[in-house]
Amino acid sequence: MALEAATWSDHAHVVLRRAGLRPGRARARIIQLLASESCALSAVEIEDALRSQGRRTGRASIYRALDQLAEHGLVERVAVDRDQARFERVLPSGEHHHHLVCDRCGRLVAFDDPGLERAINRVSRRLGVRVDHHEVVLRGACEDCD
Amino acid sequence: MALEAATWSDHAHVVLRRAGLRPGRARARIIQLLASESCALSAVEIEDALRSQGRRTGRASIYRALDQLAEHGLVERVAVDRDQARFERVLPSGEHHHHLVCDRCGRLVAFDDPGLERAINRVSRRLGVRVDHHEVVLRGACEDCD
DNA sequence: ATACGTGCAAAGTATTTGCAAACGG
DNA sequence: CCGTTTGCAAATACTTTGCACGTAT
Repeated sequence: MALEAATWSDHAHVVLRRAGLRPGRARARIIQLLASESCALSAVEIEDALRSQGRRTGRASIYRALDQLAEHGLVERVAVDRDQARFERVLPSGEHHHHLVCDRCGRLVAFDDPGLERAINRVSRRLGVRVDHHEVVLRGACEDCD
Repeated sequence: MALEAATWSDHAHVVLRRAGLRPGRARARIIQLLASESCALSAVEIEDALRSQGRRTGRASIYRALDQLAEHGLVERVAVDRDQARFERVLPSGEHHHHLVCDRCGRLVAFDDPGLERAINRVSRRLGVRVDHHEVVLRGACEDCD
């Protein structure tokens, strides 16, 4: 229990430290920001959010940190936008959600569904492949726009 | 039956014509190519494939044609690559597949699964949203690499 | 004849890379 | 101290746009 109570940010710092990566200003800020945000942010949104906190941070450092986090399974790269990547934290508990993108207003709606997860597990077993990660994107009209 | 026997390319030409778009060289070549390819191609792969047939075609025209096809539901834009979009024909029958991307060799494996489709239908109903389109991407190791 | 499609080249945008300076162990 | 991270600027890669020309109706 004590271990599970660790926050995602602590977890992220520990994992990266163990991987031999050194802590730094930019990465710490990004981890802190992502920890507070449960849904997907783009690199530019992260840059803007940090700037509006008075913490100007190099774009390149943001991309580098996100790459490291993604490589270590700490953030998930979600492909909901056509032109840019979005990132969201991956909780150690394994719980996660998927996204509905509204074609009208562009809103991103998060949802989770155990039945969907089970269906995906069944598919991976049937295909006989090892699936490390999966992503489901629905496109349509959100409640407000329909 | 006679109607269903129409090929995807014929269908595509008809739909675009009805939308008031005029037929042209570039688009015809792209439709012909996509008709023969069942899995997702990138714009650059299309350009290269056409060039190797001796049919040099402007990159811009390729993107424009793909946009038109996508807008009319004739091709699907699949987001399996990090940096580029891929396109594949959408058969009038409505049957479609999803993709497994091998993280080792980069191979793209297509699969379909009725149980997964049912699970997605259930989710859309539960969420009370209209889902026009959905995409599932699995990432892991393909049979050869595992 | 006239408007739309095409192709080239230039512009635009997200992301990556090179390198000097700041920083952590 | 020494190697890593950072931040800026330049480079890259995919995609879009502007415009002159060809083509369908």
